[in-house]
Amino acid sequence: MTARAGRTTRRRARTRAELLDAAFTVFAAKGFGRVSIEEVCEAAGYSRGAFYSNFTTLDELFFALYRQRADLIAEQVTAALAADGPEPDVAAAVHRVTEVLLLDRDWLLVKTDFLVRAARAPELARTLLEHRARLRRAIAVRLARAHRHTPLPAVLGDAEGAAHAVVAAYDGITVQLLLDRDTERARARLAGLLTALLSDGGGTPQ
Amino acid sequence: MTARAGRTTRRRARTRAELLDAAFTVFAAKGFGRVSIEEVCEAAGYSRGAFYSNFTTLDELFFALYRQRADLIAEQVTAALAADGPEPDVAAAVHRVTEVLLLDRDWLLVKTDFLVRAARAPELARTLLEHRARLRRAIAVRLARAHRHTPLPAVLGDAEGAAHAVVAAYDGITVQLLLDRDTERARARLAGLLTALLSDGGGTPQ
DNA sequence: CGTATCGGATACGGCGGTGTATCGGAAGGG
DNA sequence: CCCTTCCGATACACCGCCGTATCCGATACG
Repeated sequence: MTARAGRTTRRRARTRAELLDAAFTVFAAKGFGRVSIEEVCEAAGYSRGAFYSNFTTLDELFFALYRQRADLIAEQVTAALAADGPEPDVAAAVHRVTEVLLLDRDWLLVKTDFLVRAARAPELARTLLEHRARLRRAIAVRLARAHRHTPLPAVLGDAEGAAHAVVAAYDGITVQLLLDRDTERARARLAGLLTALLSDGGGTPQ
Repeated sequence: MTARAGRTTRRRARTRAELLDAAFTVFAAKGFGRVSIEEVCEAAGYSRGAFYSNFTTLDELFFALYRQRADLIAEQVTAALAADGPEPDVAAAVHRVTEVLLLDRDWLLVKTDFLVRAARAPELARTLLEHRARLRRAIAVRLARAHRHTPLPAVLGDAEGAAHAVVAAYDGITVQLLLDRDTERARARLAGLLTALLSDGGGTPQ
């Protein structure tokens, strides 16, 4: 299965990557539920033999794809957060992060497909929940730092609770964005939501 | 197609309804993408002939199913909102509404499936957006009434904007709920979110 | 109560996708 | 430079499901 101890790696790794890339495109375009192994192979320019040599099932490929892209996004978010110094400009940080999180519609689509699958597969759900927990912790740390002296709204609980709220806001905004495809509005709404949530009332819009 | 002017209705209506009910169960259990026409028919206790006599495609059935259940839920929400008089107890209203909106996991699953499809089908997206707009307007009216004297946070804009925020909160909470299946937490978090959003922070603004 | 129409069951041909077994060419090691 | 190992292409058998055409029992209406 995954226990490959052989020696050749160059060619194999390449085709595997190309299969994953093609899968990303095809999945985003048609949705996981409507994609066949053949389609992925054709899009990648390989035959089904290549697929079965690298994966055992379409689910497995989908999972691998999700991990790959999720890690990629996580890196980009981290980078975006680290871009300004320890002195945090919240508005700017939100702007840069949404740049990563809301701009790639294809990723939103694939991510949602994955959510739908995970909602019915406890295995996947666990993995996804861990991913989300890690992300949430990062946000919580960040929040705690930014609000060291201006405390968060009490209703949200501690920093972890506030992070939960931030993630929920992001998820909620995503849903509307998937339907109306208006990225700019989504960003504005997300910014508004976060401000309303974290700045403890009215605060300062722009 | 839908232009049926014939005379017999009793039997037909019954089987149609049973097909829809069975479809709901099957879709919720396996996800739309993994369900065949045959499965639905088998679950309903009919043969494929019955299906093709009532629908032309699985998509059509899915759409009909969505409309049916969405309208049902809408009614229930309306009822829950109307349950208390014009003097609004917000907390109680939220409680009753979440009862309807968060407790039926099967419906959440089917709804999310529909979202995923709508995200790739502009036709469906339009319909779904209209549904959501109607819901939002109802919320906005309600919000305007409840906050006649204690204004909403300015960042959210007018009542319509605040309603957008409420829907986003609901959608966001739903995502987490789909994964961790913890309804009580979801309700608590939603309540917290809504309070944080609408009650204009713990303290008075400025 | 008869009868015309309707609705769902059954039967059939066909297609698309799956998974496997086999083969020939590529890639790395000695 | 050979040659062993590996990887992906090709060929094949198979199955599930689809959509249609046909038929018989049910149902409303006079």
